[in-house]
Amino acid sequence: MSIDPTLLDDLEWRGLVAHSTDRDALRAALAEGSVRYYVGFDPTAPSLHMGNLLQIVTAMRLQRAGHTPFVLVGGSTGMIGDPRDSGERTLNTLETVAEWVERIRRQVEPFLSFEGQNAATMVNNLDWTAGVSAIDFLRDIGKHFPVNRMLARDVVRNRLEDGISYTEFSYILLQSMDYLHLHREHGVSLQLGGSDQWGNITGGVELVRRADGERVHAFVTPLVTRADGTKYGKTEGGALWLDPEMLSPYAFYQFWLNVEDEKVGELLRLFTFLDRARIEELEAAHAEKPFLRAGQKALAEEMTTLVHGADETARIQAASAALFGGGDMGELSPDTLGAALRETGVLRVESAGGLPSVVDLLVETGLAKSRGDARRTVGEGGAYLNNVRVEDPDRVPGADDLLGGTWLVLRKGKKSFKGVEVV
RNA sequence: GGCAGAUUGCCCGAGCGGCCAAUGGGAGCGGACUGUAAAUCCGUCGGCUUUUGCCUUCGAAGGUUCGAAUCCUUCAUCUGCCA
Repeated sequence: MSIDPTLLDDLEWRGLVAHSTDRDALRAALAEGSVRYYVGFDPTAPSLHMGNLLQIVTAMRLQRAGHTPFVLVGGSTGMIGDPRDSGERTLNTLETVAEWVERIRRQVEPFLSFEGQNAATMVNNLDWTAGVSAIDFLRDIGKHFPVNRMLARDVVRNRLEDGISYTEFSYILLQSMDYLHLHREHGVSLQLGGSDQWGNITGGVELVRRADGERVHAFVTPLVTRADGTKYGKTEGGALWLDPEMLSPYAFYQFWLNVEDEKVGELLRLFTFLDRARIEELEAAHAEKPFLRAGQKALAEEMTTLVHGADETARIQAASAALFGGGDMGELSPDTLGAALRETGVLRVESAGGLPSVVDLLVETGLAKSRGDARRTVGEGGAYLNNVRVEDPDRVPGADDLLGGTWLVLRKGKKSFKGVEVV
């Protein structure tokens, strides 16, 4: 496989390199041949999310440019947990970690190629840490870590006031040991990650230098934030999960479609595989007619296709067009409507014995979290049945409300839809 | 081990015997304006009812009192100071 010499320029243009070890050295290494690189994911949840996705697409770019990926799933590091500002983590049980390791491994696999000259390799750091004795660990790894330097790290310093356990304090040693191991066993010489990992990653770079006298490379992608600087990736109730069980593909698509104008160009560059010309074209179109949201549409389509596939994306686009078309719901064919609603989630109710009231339906579909909340929503004018505002919370839909004889379209606010299928 | 202080709703933080479901800010939710954007403004923001009603909440368990988030006891956790 030939090496793409423009890789680093492209990464930098996209804004994917927030920090790196010596750029000239990195550039030289990437030009020389297929670099073996690694990116790690800790099983801190049953699914990866938007932040991890940035590492995934970056890893994909490197592989497409001819370099050789090693994907590390943190079977051991996930048992420890890296320190974060919000405070000490609660340790997950070993069974939980093991299960999440497996789920994440399966989740990452489709994004990389495991065939060809630069085939990807999946590794689990539990394989080389489980058997290390405490004495060996302290002598071989710990000796290379000056505590004064460890204390100076931002995460640690921020935690000194509130307290940090020795467990989390030691996390950097484990992750650094991974780099050393992969370097020794597989010739890995580049690590990438998120910018919050920079400290842990440089720890590994230094360990390789101190232990083996070898120079290895690293770079990290930026932290993606909203236009106002706050954390991204939060949708209703949770993170932007990649697992369709945890976040429906429809909601995933809607997230990207609703990205702020100011962030569209940045996100297109960071996350999509669209080329520079195409992205600049979209940015120009967006600048001229922002209300058409050409950038958001492209972004949502690219990301949803990447994560959930082209077929699912097409269905979601059709559903979005139907639901947000603003027209009379009765104009839609029952098939189209049913297909659209199935993307948003459907509640099936029996018609025998009469239908539930609008308040009950709001609760049962999950649009409202309690009956009080549902009543409040109706009172605030935020409840709609078949795109018509509902005034009376106790209103009970009748037979003539059923679209195509079976469907009710329940909406809360501007963009939360649920279908009700009456059988 | 001793002394002192802390623990409040999703988060941060007031309250320090009744007027407390509990001030304020943030997040969330709804409305208006728009473009299924941002900003702004308004409303809302424990549960059940739908109302000048009831229930469950202020680290946990007991107690004092007509009445406690507010006082007392014990326990747990955290922080600081002294050993």
